[in-house]
Amino acid sequence: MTNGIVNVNASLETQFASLGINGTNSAYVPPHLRNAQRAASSPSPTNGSGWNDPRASPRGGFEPLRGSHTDKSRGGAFGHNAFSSPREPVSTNDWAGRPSTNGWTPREHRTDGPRESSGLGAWRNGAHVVGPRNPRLETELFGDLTDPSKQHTGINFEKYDDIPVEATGAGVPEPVNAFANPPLDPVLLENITFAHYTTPTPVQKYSIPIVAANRDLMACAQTGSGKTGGFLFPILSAAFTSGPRAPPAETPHMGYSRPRKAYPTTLILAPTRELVSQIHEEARKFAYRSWVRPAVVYGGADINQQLRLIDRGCDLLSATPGRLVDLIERGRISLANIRYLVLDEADRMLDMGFEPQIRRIVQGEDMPGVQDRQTLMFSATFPRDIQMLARDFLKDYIFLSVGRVGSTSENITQKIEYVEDLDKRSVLLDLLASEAAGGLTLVFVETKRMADMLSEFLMANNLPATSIHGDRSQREREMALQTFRTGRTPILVATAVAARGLDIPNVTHVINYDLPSDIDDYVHRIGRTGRAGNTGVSTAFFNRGNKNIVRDLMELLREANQEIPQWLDAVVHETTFGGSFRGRGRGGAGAGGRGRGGNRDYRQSSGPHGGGAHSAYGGRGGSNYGGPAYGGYGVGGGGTNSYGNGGSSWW
DNA sequence: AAAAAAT
Repeated sequence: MTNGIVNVNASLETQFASLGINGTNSAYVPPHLRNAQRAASSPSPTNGSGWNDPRASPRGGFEPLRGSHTDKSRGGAFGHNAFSSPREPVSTNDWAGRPSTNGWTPREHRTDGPRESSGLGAWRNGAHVVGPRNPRLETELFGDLTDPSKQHTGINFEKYDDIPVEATGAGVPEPVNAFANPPLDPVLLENITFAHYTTPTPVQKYSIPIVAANRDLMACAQTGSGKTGGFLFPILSAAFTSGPRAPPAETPHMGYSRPRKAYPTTLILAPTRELVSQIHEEARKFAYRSWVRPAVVYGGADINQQLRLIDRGCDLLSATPGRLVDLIERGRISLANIRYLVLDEADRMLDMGFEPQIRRIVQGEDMPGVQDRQTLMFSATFPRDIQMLARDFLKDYIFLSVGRVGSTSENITQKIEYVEDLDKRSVLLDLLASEAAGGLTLVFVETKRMADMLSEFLMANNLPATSIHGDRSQREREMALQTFRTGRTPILVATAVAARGLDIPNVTHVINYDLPSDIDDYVHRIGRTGRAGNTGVSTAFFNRGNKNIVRDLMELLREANQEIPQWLDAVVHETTFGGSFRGRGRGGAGAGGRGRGGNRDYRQSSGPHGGGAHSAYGGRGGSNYGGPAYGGYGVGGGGTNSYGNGGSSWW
């Protein structure tokens, strides 16, 4: 047992605190505000008027920001913004005929404490006025080298050069090889430098010029490939350079009760609250000192607080679908001004039944049509339903296929242990006892119930554990994530909610206490470790209940040059020749099959769009990874040969 | 089969 007893106690306290047991409940603070509140007087970057109306700026809504001295001399952290300055009430109506904001002072503007630079930029007289630097905000956004929980994991760039990328479609632009101007805006480049990013990842090399060329994009890429930057960089860059777009004229409306409506120009949809929150944090980084105000909305958190933040600026909005629909219904958000639409983890969103809401948001509200916006879709896989979505949401898109990250990189050592269900607990205890101190261990289970039971079991055994799953309150979820990140509870028991997308530094061990039945889930889960060039270990408990994943798992282990236990070979053999043949329903995918629909540009085989394939990967042609051509996914849509249940098999 | 997500 290498974890000190002190640590254990601290974590138990935390655990109780998160359950509200010791009565120290404080007001709910959403994750994107925590740091801001901790640094009591540091203004949130979503402060400021942020309303992206160019008409407002020339009227004096913004003051130029040339440097911190200028800013300070203007009198206060928000002196640049006459709109919101308590000292300079403005009587003019702001845009869209809203009642004057005269006298209205947002709370944070009153409590700003010491005067310092806001870190907020503005758009004024057709030019981007870069905000002054704010050291405190910089530490918050870009990390403090002494605090590992705040450091961005960064990306293991060397490894990334090995990842094959293929871009297909008409007129694929040349990939870029560096963060440079052009095509990226200098302000963005500065933020990229602050974030210690040095080289674009393969996704970014392609997505940056593609988006800069105003093209739509369908990218098959998994989390960890740098795709968040892949869409944020080019979108923010274009925003910085071209400035805000005037929101559509609204019918003037008298009366004071009329709520403000936000007109974001970029909308990013993602499946889970934590993921949306994480994207927002990235957006805050890269929007630093610019005129762009990122905002975030998701369920489970106080809607009024989110509304207040939206009021202070909502140019780039990250959202989960449900809460967004809610806000649209309340008339607080309009999509009429959308220029960029991003669907992240699109396959996941469909899995989770979001399709009706997504279609409503994209097609049933006031969002500009497919020709009048730029749409980027990201998905780990490209099954039929995603192809349909792509067909409906994208125009003449470029298809980008990025190889697996988690599995192909060999910095994750994957172990498979044969453990019967009844033995799992004790094996887990042994495993945790032999854990090196300092690292974080993520334990995946299949059910919420199991997550609760297991974390309680671990705590009962004096292990600093907590859990995250969809039946816990949002507050508890965020608390769990926070105590995990900071190492106060270095063991996190999680359901699928944490499998994808979450970027948690210092996860040294991923344990698949229960194996998922889907190999892509497995890849995502183990991908929580071995990031940032660190090595990671993953251990999976396998028993006869996991036969459904065994073939794909074998294939994956081989692909990643991992040791394969002999007994596993035997299981594969048994399931292949012993039991009933498991039809794979994938058009005869052989070794090399990518499962789950693969990630090929299906248009190539039959569509009229075909264009030259572009491969970033010298040695290999396009066909070396990705699924085989799968017959059932034709463009015409006649075949119902979807993957998954072709074979009716449960052993 | 389970999980996730608006209240």
